[in-house]
Amino acid sequence: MRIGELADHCGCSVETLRYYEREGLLELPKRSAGNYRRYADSDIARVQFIRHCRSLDMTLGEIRTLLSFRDRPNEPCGDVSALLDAHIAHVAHRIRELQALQRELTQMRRLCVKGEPAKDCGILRSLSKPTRVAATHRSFAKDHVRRTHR
Amino acid sequence: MRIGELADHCGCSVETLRYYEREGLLELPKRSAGNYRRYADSDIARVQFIRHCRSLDMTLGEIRTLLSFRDRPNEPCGDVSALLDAHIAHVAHRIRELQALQRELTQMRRLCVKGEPAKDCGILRSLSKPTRVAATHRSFAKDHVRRTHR
DNA sequence: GAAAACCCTGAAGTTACTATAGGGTCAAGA
DNA sequence: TCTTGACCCTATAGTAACTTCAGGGTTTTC
Repeated sequence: MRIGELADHCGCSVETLRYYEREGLLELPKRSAGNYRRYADSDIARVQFIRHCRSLDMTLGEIRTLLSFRDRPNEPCGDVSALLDAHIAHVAHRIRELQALQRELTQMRRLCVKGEPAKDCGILRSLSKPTRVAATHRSFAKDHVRRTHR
Repeated sequence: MRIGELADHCGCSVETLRYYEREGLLELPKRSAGNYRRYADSDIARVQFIRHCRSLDMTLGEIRTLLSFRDRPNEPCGDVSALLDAHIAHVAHRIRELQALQRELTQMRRLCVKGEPAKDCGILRSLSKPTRVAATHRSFAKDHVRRTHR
């Protein structure tokens, strides 16, 4: 199988697969005479594993850990469930943060009647106040769970 | 005021302030004899405005727009509320996504009794299945709202 | 007078890709 | 046989919003 076919099977791009290879999530594949990557069927399962984890918002670091368990099927799965617990906690934390955000944004939205002079716009005024929860971003940065924007 | 004091007032780092300057969110400040940046009290309010917006997960692009309204207090505030509406929609969308994630993760968590051989671990098995919702990440990328991890 | 605390610039690192430039390979059709 | 098109290759840079680092200079305090 060539890389484009693998990409099609796994719902990701060719560039993403080459990226995973560079990151060590996929082993260096065999090459054809013309230097094309050649994949086996088992590579589909591996990439799907990775993509499934990514769809659950795990980092490549977490996925690397999970793959290492997957690669040693006879050893105990050890901290797989602990990793998942931590990940669930991250997601729950992020949901709570976003809900707080939503409340604040919705309140703020009520403050402006479109077309006022900017100095009277309740939204801009409200945004001029110092942040209520100051440490928010600091904790995100260390804490990992993706932002509202990309 | 020097940059460290400004940073303290605003709950952000000195590097962040220099970054905002490079990005054009803050004007080039006056310099002291020794080439230190010198800030006025009004700069505190401007940075707090930016940080407040950031704590609401707005992008620097959105903040740039809001600052341009703030900088022209006598002109109509125009699409400030539309910008906020769009932002609220992003946040709501992201919350729904994360809640779906949480359900799937929690279900998956039940599948493993710690210490099994990895090949019998229900979590790893479950992760080997192809993704249910395949397009998730593609849409995030275009859609802006931060991820679970950083 | 010197150490500590602060400031400066410029460049690189972070995450998980995506995009771009500038090529080579391969199968099919004219 | 030649060429067109679809596919592949590597290497590099760009994304967002910072953080970190290297290698300095300045100001304050003991």
